[in-house]
Amino acid sequence: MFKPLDPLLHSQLRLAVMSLLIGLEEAEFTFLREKTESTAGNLSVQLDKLEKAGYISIEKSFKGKRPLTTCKITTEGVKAFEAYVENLKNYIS
Amino acid sequence: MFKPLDPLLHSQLRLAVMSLLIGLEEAEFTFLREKTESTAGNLSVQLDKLEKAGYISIEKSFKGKRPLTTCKITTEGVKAFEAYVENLKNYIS
DNA sequence: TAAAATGGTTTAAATAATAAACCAATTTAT
DNA sequence: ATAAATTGGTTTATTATTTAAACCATTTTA
Repeated sequence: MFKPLDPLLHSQLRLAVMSLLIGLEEAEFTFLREKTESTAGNLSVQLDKLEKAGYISIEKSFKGKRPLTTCKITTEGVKAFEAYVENLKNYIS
Repeated sequence: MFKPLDPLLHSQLRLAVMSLLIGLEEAEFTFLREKTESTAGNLSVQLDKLEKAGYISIEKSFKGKRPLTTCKITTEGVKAFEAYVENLKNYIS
């Protein structure tokens, strides 16, 4: 009935990030910060966790002279997100 | 877009409890523990939080000679749960 | 060239979740 | 009758998470 909810996804900010990435397939750090209305510090930490879990990949480069952090969801991330949503439905319906 | 998720409900165990109570309107401690597969300690703590938030009411009595803790969802709890679910949908759809 | 802004990361403090220990009473077994 | 186990919980303590605050390097603006 109540299957455990992946704790990596059961976090407001990480879930919002995954939700954005699943639609976009690629997004910049600043875009994610604006859309999620999070602080940079918090976002940085949560992106790290998602990357370490293999749910997203992070690429660092430069946009002009400025550092640029780009995030993509992985296939593993998509799977995890979908499984999370399926599980969650049992809690809210 | 991503409205904040009520932190009191964005917790696996508390959400499971609310999910059960919204259907049943009344449930015993032991029933909740079995259905949620939680430990008594964890459940006790989380029920306290829900009660303090005004989302459930807790009544202590006796069933025969044994202590009996009965939980009910409040109208405030129903509202909060429904609002939480509406918000959550923006994250998972 | 000093001040402010950009694009972040790291560290540290506050909060939350979980498990472990405990308690009082009751039931079961000896 | 009494010891051991079970029931129905609560309290306390450990661990993990979240969040904010401080920081860093560079770049742009005044």
